[in-house]
Amino acid sequence: MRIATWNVNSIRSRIDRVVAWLEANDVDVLAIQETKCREDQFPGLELSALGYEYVHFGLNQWNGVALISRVGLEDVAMSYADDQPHFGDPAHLEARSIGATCGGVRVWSFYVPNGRTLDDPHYTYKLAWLERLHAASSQWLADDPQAQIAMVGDWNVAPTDEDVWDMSVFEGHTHVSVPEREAFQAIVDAGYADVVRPHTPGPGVYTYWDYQQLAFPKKRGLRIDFILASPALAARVDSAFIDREERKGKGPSDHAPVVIDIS
DNA sequence: ATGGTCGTCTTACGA
Repeated sequence: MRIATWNVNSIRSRIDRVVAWLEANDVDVLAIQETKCREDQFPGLELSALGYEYVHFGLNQWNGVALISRVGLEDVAMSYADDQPHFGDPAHLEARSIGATCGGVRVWSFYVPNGRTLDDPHYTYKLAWLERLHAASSQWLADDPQAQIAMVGDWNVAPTDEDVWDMSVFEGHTHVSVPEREAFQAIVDAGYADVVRPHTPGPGVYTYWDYQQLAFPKKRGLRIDFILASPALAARVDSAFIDREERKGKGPSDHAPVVIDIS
């Protein structure tokens, strides 16, 4: 079974690419982030025509997450916990999590808050969001140590210096701060392994390149999109890759798809 | 060719 994650940066502007990529890559489950649309705007017909089911959580032009599956889509949840942190004025549950059971695997599509700057309320929100996810996902494994769980998406954290094209440029910025890295590592330490990195060793291996300043051809990227797997699922991972070819051509997302194959 | 931001509720803001 093949599971993938991809921040598409607007599903409406990227639907032709998504359809072509699904067809070309024999994908069973695709987790999407940044759909940037409401339910009624989601281009579901194109996906149904390919034989996929889908679930989407989108409130407006911001955020938005979806799961697309051809191996079933059951027990859908729009938040990872009842107390997933809220944000905004008035504070509300943002469209940043969607989970479903697909082919026996509990798959979560996450769009972790960006943080913006280290002194922004959005940064505090980001840390709380990750800390609460750590608590919730730890409990899932406590409840069932054999659980098949994939937590995938845009984590907006570069866990190691190798995941950043030039650390000096990111001094004092989000994505690389110690609290963010500790929050990410806590989830790994709880038992959720990065199952892509062993198959795609760095340095210079990224999943995101800014649209500006020719970042992609200059190889100035970040590794911030991850597939974290519970122990029982991690044991089934045969291979993985980052499809950086998808960052090329006319009208790409600024993120590349990340893919695993499990037995 | 991969080539000097992009996407949205677009002249402002988030990423």
